[in-house]
Amino acid sequence: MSAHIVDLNTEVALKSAVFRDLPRDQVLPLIRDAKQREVERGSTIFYQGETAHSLFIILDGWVKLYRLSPCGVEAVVSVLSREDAFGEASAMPGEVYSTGAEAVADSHIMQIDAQSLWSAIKENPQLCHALLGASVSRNRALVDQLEQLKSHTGAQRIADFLLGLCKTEHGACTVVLPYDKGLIASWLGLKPETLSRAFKRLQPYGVSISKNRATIKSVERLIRFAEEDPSSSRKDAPLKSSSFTQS
Amino acid sequence: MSAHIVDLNTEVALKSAVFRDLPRDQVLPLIRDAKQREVERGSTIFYQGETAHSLFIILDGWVKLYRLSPCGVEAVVSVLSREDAFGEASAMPGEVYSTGAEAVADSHIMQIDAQSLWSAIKENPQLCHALLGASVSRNRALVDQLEQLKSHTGAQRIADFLLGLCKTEHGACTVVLPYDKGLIASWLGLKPETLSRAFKRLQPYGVSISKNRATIKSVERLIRFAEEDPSSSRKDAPLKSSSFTQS
DNA sequence: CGGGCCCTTGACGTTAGTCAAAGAGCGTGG
DNA sequence: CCACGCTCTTTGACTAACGTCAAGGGCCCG
Repeated sequence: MSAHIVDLNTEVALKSAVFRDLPRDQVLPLIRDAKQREVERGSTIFYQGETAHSLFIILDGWVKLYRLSPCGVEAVVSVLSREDAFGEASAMPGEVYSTGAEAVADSHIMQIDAQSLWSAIKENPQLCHALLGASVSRNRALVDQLEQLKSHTGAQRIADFLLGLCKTEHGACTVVLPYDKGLIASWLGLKPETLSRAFKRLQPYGVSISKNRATIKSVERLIRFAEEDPSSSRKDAPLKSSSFTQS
Repeated sequence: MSAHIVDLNTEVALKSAVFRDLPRDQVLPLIRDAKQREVERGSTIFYQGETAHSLFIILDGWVKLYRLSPCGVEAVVSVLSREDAFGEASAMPGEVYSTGAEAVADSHIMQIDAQSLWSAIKENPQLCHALLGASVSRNRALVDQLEQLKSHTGAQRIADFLLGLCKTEHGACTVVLPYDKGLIASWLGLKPETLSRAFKRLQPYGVSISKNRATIKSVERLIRFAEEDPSSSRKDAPLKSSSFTQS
């Protein structure tokens, strides 16, 4: 009961997916040893292919994980924020990072040294189980993304993205785009131009964008669109010049 | 030294990514308790969304992991064979399978009950670490696939697929397609018709297909094509009638 | 006011999907 | 042995989706 007063950053780290199911007193020593870093927008946290030296937890800000293809094209694999962990590969000695990591906003991150992590794992098997859980759930996220890419159109992926930002499950909703459109495009596997046009295609379904704010007239309708079979794009739905509050 | 004579199936299981780094005597009891099942082509091993009740290891045959979108479209996420493990989610109590699993050829699989797995993990933390390793490497495979989908054309993905089947890294090579083209198409995120046409586009790069056999004239040339920036599809590359051992 | 930067628009080309039909292999039964 | 139906694969013609290139518009900041 002595050191139950911990700073706010530690509090955030304790809530991360990796640590939240573990008893506090097992995690605290690990966190105390960890470095806390301020990284500014645009700076690289690690490179793809580098030996995995640390596990990271985001205390505040935004970080993208991306992949560079041999010809230099970038594909964003994840966009993470507060309480998310990344660099789980560091739990396996000798492993390398399969993606690069870069701050896309000024961020505050916690960096846990791989050696400390390994010794903590050795003393405390539950930690390994927690990491496994984190890895399994990242897995699911990747599979979700694969499904999106393989079976949905760009416009549907945007719809899904907006719905993910939405708190309610019915009625109307206004959401703020959490980062710039270029990054959203890359995350959804589109070019900025295509994203821009795809946003327009959502208008007939009651979505309008202005600046970084999206207004959804009916969440149900958008869900219906997002889940629709792309091949059933017969002209029934779009209804072009009609009925809508166009300016 | 008593029971070092184990049957061939056990031998295969011991070589799987999950178990190969563990001491034999820690794994053997787990394997002995496991069920061995014959599953025939087309039969479902588990459904997406089902509670994860077992870990599986393929002793022989082929299994696909796939995802069904709400509208019923199937997206193949992995195609696995001998020595591959799947259903790692079963290591986490309460977790559900994020994909379905179906045998795509008559197969022989080992099924390890989740409860046995958990108690084995409890007694032997190294096992948990091994599972984490398996999960991290599946992760990498998923990220690879995402990169392929986001930054390469269909023809390039096929090239990459063929190169993965190729043993040599230079010169000529003939490979046998391991399963039918419909499945290859789905795995690469293409329709069968598109796959068929995309194969043709590889002809100028020295690839020809007949039946289920692909002949690659020059692995280097194919690698160059697979890594090329899709946007540089100006007609410079094809270099039609020149310098190369064209028949 | 001017120069970046991000985002949007337009015109156009490429890539992949759709629908429909025809060919190729294969087992069955006559 | 051959016709038959079955499934897998290929083709063709057309459409939709997405990318590319180039030009403009809004916005922030010096």
